[in-house]
Amino acid sequence: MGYTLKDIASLSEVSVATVSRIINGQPGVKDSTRKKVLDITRELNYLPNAVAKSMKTKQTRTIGLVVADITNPSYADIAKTVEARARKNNYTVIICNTENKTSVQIKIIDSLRERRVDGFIFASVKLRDKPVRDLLETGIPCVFTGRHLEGYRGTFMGSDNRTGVHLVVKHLHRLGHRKIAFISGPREFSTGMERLRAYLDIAKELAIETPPHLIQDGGYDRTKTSRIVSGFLALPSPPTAIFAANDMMALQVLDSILNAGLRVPEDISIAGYDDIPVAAHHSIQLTTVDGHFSRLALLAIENLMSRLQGGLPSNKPARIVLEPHLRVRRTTGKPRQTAFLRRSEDVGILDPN
Amino acid sequence: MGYTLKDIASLSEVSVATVSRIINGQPGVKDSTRKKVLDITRELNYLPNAVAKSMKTKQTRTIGLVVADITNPSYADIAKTVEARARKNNYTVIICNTENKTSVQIKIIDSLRERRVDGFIFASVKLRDKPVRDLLETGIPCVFTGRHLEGYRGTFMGSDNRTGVHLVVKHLHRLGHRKIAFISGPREFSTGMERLRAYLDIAKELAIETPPHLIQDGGYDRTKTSRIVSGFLALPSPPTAIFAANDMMALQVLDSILNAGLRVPEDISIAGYDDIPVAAHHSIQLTTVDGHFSRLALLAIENLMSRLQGGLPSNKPARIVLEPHLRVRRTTGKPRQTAFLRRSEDVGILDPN
DNA sequence: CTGAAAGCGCTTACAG
DNA sequence: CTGAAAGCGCTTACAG
Repeated sequence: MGYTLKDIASLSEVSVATVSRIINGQPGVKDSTRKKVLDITRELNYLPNAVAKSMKTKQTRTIGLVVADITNPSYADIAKTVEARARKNNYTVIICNTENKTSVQIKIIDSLRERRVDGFIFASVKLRDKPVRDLLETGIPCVFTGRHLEGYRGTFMGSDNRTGVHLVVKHLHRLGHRKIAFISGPREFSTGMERLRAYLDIAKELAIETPPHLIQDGGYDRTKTSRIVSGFLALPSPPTAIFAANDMMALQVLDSILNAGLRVPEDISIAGYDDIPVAAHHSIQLTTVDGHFSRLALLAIENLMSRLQGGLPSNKPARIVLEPHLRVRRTTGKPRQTAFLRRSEDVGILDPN
Repeated sequence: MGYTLKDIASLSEVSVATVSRIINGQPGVKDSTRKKVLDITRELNYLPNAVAKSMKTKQTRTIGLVVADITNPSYADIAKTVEARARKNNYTVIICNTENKTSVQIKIIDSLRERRVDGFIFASVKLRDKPVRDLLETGIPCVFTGRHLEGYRGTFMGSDNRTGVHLVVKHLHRLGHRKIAFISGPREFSTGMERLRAYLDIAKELAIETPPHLIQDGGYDRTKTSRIVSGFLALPSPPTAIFAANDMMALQVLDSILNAGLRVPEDISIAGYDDIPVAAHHSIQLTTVDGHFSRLALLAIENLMSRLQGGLPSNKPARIVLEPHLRVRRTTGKPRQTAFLRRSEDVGILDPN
């Protein structure tokens, strides 16, 4: 099934070398020959075999995009941006989900290297990621977006987590909150680590107390987050605001709070981080920080493309850090003055009364 | 960069043929030879060149997954399921977004065929999809999930749109609604077509009027949907319920209705179709129909895997249609008895008062 | 149990 | 302007 250069060559009565040149649009071929060959190519609906081509040229025009979980809207955004931009240069992208597990990440990297992808984009490295560091050593072009390796090794496109967290906490502080719980991400991720540190620093600066029981690791995980929220609510003196280190957790916080029969933001304020699309939905209106995922993804793929096309030297790593923006919406407000009552009845968010 | 079989062979002092057998775990090799070669393989951290292997074996262990838009949660779910299942058999998946444009779909198919993918899963074919029909002709294994080709050509895994729509309309009818607007998907998709037809049929059966101005094509598009909703609200006698043919549109309907200062479901009931994850969120609680995306995706990839592994004959097309389930949540309720007033002030959803 | 050799479908110096 | 030939890194009959 499928014709080969050889078929085209014999039908056109020229050599495969000539056909190859014509297919690849190289100059230095007589017009009449070109036309004849092209006609036959079209007639046969010839599709070159990219596998054979890769064999010779040592490039597959394929890149690997490694994310934690494509069903997370942030990663879906990245995937879309990367794929669209790559296609422009006739590159194809293989998307793999690590589920944040090193064991599956190792398999993914091996599988992608066996397939000889031309480069990698990692959206979910851990700070100390041995497999990835080893990969970097091999010299194959890699770009990290969102999260970086320890010591910012390699090329990185991210946003300033420190500033982002400060914006949120200052916003809550300005509203009057003094008891702000923080649900952090895993410390093994640069985002988790940096956002936690930034929280502790700004809290200190603003003289906000940070007792250990108000700072919990939600692991970017929804069920874990849900348990943490229950813990907060069971406290003799619960927080007046909860800041979750990403929007997926913040949405879970919102859900849990509402399910507990409390009002947002009247009883508790909630803030997230990332600004995933659904955060802006009228029924959600989550206060959060724009992490510029799509823009970063575009920068990442642009960088990779230039390196692969030889426009950029691959050896000196680039680094771009974007300024985050605070998106104040409706889940944050003034803190309640008195203790709230747990209600049995569900009460909706955004009730203005 | 990277070792080849030849390197391993000369270091182990055996032939490349023997090394190849060992790498591929074939029997009939002396244990001592096997051990020697395996040791060297590991020491060198040898990774076989899948491109060269594909060249010989005529399979790339790669499949193409064609969706309209990976940022749509339904497709992200599908992508995750397919990728995870494929990896089990050491297959890799290339995900491509068509944005429902035939022109980009053509490019995608060509690019994937050039790369010699072993099979395709299409999650977003149009009823008359010439490029896809042509592809089917070539005999390359294809599976369609969610949407099918005219005449159900090829192997299809879907859900029963007719039943799903009937469930929703009967639910609304039972609540007392007699003026139910319908925002359909594009008729060029089987889902769009079938859901529209089902709506018209069940409306007739229940003696619900279906004036043309209450039936609009939202094109599975959010801005279009938003305009349609404005149109509905401007009507002298607006509908008491709006049924959108998918959840993405339903979310937009919800957003628009709330932005207009109306309450859901007190002023207007809203229903969707698909049951995307966010539909169950406490702040959303969208009444919808479970289209079983993940289950269908799993069936699709299982089917493809068996065909590629030779377990299933590829020539006789399979067809599986799942029963949908109604998910009654909080966006549907009894119709209002009197005309509503347009309010300037936003009022939240789920306000129990 | 092992090896020599052909061949998968291309590209690319090299020669003419 | 065109062609013969080598070679990319594997697998797989075939022979021994």
